[in-house]
Amino acid sequence: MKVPPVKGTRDFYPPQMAIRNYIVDGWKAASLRNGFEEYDGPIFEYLKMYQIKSGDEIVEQLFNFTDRGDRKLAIRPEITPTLARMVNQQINSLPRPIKWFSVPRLCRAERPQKGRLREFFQWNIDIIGIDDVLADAEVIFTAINYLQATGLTADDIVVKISSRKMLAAILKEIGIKEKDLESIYTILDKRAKVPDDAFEEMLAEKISDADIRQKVTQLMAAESIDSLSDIVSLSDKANESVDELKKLFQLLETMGVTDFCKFDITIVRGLAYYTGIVFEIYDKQSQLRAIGGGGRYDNLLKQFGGPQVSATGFGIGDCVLGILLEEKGLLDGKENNRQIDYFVACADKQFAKNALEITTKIRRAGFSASFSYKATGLGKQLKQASAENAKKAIIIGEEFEKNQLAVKDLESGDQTLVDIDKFFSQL
RNA sequence: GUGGAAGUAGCUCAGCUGGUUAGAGCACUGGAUUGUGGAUCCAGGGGUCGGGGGUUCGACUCCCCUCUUUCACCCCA
Repeated sequence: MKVPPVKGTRDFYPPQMAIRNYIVDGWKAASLRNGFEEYDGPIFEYLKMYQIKSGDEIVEQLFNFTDRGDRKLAIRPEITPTLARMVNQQINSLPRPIKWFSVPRLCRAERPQKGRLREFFQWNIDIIGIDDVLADAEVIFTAINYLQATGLTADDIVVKISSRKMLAAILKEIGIKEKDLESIYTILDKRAKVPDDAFEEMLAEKISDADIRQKVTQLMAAESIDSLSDIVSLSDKANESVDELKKLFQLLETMGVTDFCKFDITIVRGLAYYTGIVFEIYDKQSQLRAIGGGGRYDNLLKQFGGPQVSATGFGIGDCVLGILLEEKGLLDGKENNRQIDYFVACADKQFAKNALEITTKIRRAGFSASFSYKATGLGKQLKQASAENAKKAIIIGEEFEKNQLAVKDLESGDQTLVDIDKFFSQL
């Protein structure tokens, strides 16, 4: 009986696994470089954990099941709730700032499409306990720091940045009521993704006052932070968050990454819980493809039963990123990272036992070594050595009688005779 | 969940308006090569043509259903 792979999943054969590792290792290295510590949680949690943040409609978008103890559980579709739970549990004993990262394997029961599968990996970094845009800047820097390490440049990607706090203050200034903010955000989030008239239509459904609507449209067309005051007179509260955003850009300048960053008021993020700085990373070439995003969420820990603690973070999945890196040719050669130190070739069957002994000894000394299972000709064995990307081949044949090995450098082709004792003492 | 497109060897694909035993390149295995690799040449294995049903003397080809992939929506944590 042949069973197909499950819809929306991937099999990682060695070449794909090598690429996955390349990406994940890069994430981990960038995290550690920037002072983050790794954590992880279980791959399933109580279903209600995901309803706290996102409501009931989320249930059909995740894989859920009931265990034998009648517990309603779900495979994690994100790790932020787990992070909130873990941090809350030890909030009083964790040294601040809490700078943690994770590379969870996540599942979502969505319909698969390009850059979006039902099982994927996501890099998350979070800074908890620092109520300062410096933390937001550091998160953004860390993301860019990784992306640069892959070879991506400011010509390839852009980090679009805005502030929910600022947007809320200005919208209120314009005349939007506090209770309507949430639903307006959802519409504004689509500003760059839908045509002008469709946007106007959506807006009209929510805002009946034409003057207010016009102000909102003007606001969403603002090109720079400074031009905001031309559209509306800013309240003290709005000015405060404008200054905060400006400070963020100054910090990013000090960090040397302003080439990658751009103010973009249309960045709102669909998620309800963002409270301050928000940002999304886009591929410049293929217009408007978000490859990752994040922002400040100062109320989340409280929502999960903890104290009010400020937090800011960022997440990026492996699917879209992988496609982007592939398109840019930045994964070339990454699919084969196999490499062994020595390939032990046996030139004559009578030395088979000795060859196995030598192989074992090399392995015991901490080096990787391989050999052929079949007693084929030396040519075949060297061919195998090349195929396995061995650095050197050890040839065991008649010279073995004189306690010598032929050591061949497979890159240069140089070959030397070495005494066995000397070979091992120089390993 | 809604709509469009596609599915032939491990991969990329060819296969005429329905007609005999479904092909190529790459990959894989073996040989040329019993002490010297990456190249070259030769040979070989590998397909219920995604699956099921229907039309037909006859289906890879036409029709229906289904699965999977993919694109656009919904959603995006």
